Amino acid sequence: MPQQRGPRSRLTAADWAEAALAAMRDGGGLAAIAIEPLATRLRATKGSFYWHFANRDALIEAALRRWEEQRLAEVADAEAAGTDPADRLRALFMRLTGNSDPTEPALLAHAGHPLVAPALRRVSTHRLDYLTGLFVEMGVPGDEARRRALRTYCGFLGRVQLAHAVPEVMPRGEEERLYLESVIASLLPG
Amino acid sequence: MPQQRGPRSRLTAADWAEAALAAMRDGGGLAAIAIEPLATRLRATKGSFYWHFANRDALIEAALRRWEEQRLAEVADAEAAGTDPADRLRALFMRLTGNSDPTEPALLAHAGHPLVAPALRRVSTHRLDYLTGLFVEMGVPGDEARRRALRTYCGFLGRVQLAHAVPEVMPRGEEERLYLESVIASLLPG
DNA sequence: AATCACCCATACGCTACCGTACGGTTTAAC
DNA sequence: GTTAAACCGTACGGTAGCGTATGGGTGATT
Repeated sequence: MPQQRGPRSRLTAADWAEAALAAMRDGGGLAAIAIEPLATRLRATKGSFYWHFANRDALIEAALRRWEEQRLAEVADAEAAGTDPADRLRALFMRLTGNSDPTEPALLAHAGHPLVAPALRRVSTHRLDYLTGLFVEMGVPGDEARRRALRTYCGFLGRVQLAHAVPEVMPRGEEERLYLESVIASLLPG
Repeated sequence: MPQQRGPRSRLTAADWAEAALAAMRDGGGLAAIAIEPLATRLRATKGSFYWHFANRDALIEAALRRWEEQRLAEVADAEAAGTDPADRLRALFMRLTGNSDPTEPALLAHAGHPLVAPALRRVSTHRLDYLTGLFVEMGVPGDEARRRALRTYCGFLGRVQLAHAVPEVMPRGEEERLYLESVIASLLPG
């Protein structure tokens, strides 16, 4: 039977990891990382998978590593959005709450999972540290900066969750702009 | 074979629904609502379950109804915590963020589920409406009260998520008190 | 004490998925 | 062209859970 696949007829481990991440984005959370459905999606079979990975956990690990790198890059991206700390705060706010990717809510629900927990911890602390630094740059003293970073990050997380769970209560259009301004204003010093 | 069960030797639909909720609390999310494991836990068999329920979805529905009622009662409970709106705000804050029940994060991760979505929507809007009313009581005008309620509730949700995912970053002891005060202060008018 | 509705256990088939065994095919190197 | 490694397909066994069929037990009612 001839190969009937895309440009590259052979798959790499990265292809599988990316497909696993895509499956999580399409819903179902960790349970969406299932080898046989993924194989179908990739027009391949388990024979391919078990060549590149030892088992399902190894795939989850690879997908989470990929996810973590993307989240760290997201922060670095927001960092390059300007010199004014307030601008960079807005930029990070938009990056984190602007998408409707259900992956992060799904991972948060599996915070107890031995493979998920470390990834979640590293991403969260990285964001918190960056936010803390932002407030320090604004002249806020260290302890208060940390508190403010926590408040900010909880606001981010909650916004993502609420937009994901009950999108119809989120403000739209002009009201959304007003709301965002009130959020930012409640965080900035002064 | 003689019956070897607790005080009541027969189970009710409510027993199954409660066991389903307990299973979610113990982790695993919706997937933890599985008939055969629950039957083992209840020292019964599927024969009992399929007498009381048509199928697994019916059990999920019953468990979610139960969960929803508990969450509404939670708000009513906080409402009775005092006459000062600020006190009631603190009370609700404590009720919602003080427990470490992973059920709500788990449900948020399944916001797309046809049975979960309506329950989540009703609970969220109920809390938001109550918060809005609190701020109105404090003298905040309607539009601003709604914005403030959204900010407040996102803060609640985010705090629950963060405490669940990376508990070690949450402040403890005296620092926790300082943090909570700064949160409340950022929400109250004036 | 007989009846009947209620409640439950046992046994079965079915589906989805994990992991393994093994043979076949493709690719690059020589 | 031959060879070896890389890669993949097919077939299989195993497990977990859903749902059904069916018979048996139990308790209230008469």
